[in-house]
Amino acid sequence: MDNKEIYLLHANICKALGHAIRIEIIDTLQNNEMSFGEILEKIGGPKSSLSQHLSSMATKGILAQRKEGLSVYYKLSSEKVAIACRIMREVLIENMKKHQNLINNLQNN
Amino acid sequence: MDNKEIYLLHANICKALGHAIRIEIIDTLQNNEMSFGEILEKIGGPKSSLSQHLSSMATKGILAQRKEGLSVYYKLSSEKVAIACRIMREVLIENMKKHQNLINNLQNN
DNA sequence: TCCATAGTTCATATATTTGCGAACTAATAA
DNA sequence: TTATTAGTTCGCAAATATATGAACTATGGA
Repeated sequence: MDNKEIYLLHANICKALGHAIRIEIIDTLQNNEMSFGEILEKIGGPKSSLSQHLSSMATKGILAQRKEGLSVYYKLSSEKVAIACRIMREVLIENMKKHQNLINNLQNN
Repeated sequence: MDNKEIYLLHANICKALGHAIRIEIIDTLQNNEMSFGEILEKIGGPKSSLSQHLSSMATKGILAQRKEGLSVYYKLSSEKVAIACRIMREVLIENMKKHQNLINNLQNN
């Protein structure tokens, strides 16, 4: 397998983190398995949109899907995704703090 | 700050990981500061494309940029991005292994 | 069987991202 | 000054991704 091809696959799985709804899904499923309906109730928005995000994440192997009666239950298939997600949030927070410091310095000088 | 707004910002910074070239940039800068030209030599492709990826990452606060003479040097502004990136690669590898196992099982039955 | 509920898929309009050559800018050298 | 080198920005076409209502499917009652 070519180097470039690995980068493509790697980027492709990382794209799962690149949308607010999908981040919220990861957050929501952090320690729970939840049905589609429960997730929808928590996150809101049109159901078709949520369904598509969930299924794209399942296709990438990030979520596991299980059907029981009328409900479909989703959970994270690995804790690692939630960890990576949390680390990126820390990066965000750090950057926001740096930004805030800049503003403070401007105001005090 | 609204919840939804945080998810938007969070997703936005995660988008930095969502492209093969940007993943390769993170990989390349893992332990080095490098000039634009050096990065270009390693990664290849048109320079305008590389420049745009680098600058979008710098704008998001993921890369730090420093100009010296004619050259512009880039480095990761936090080790955390490389860590998150590595964790996502592990998720990819694990998924590929599961997939491979499925294929093996099909062949042996 | 017929209906209701829970989700998925489809169709398609809109928005965002990417790709890349050409033009441009900044810094140094001749 | 003029030329050269190193990068950035612009312009715009092509490719991807997102949004969302309507139609559809599957399951479990009545």
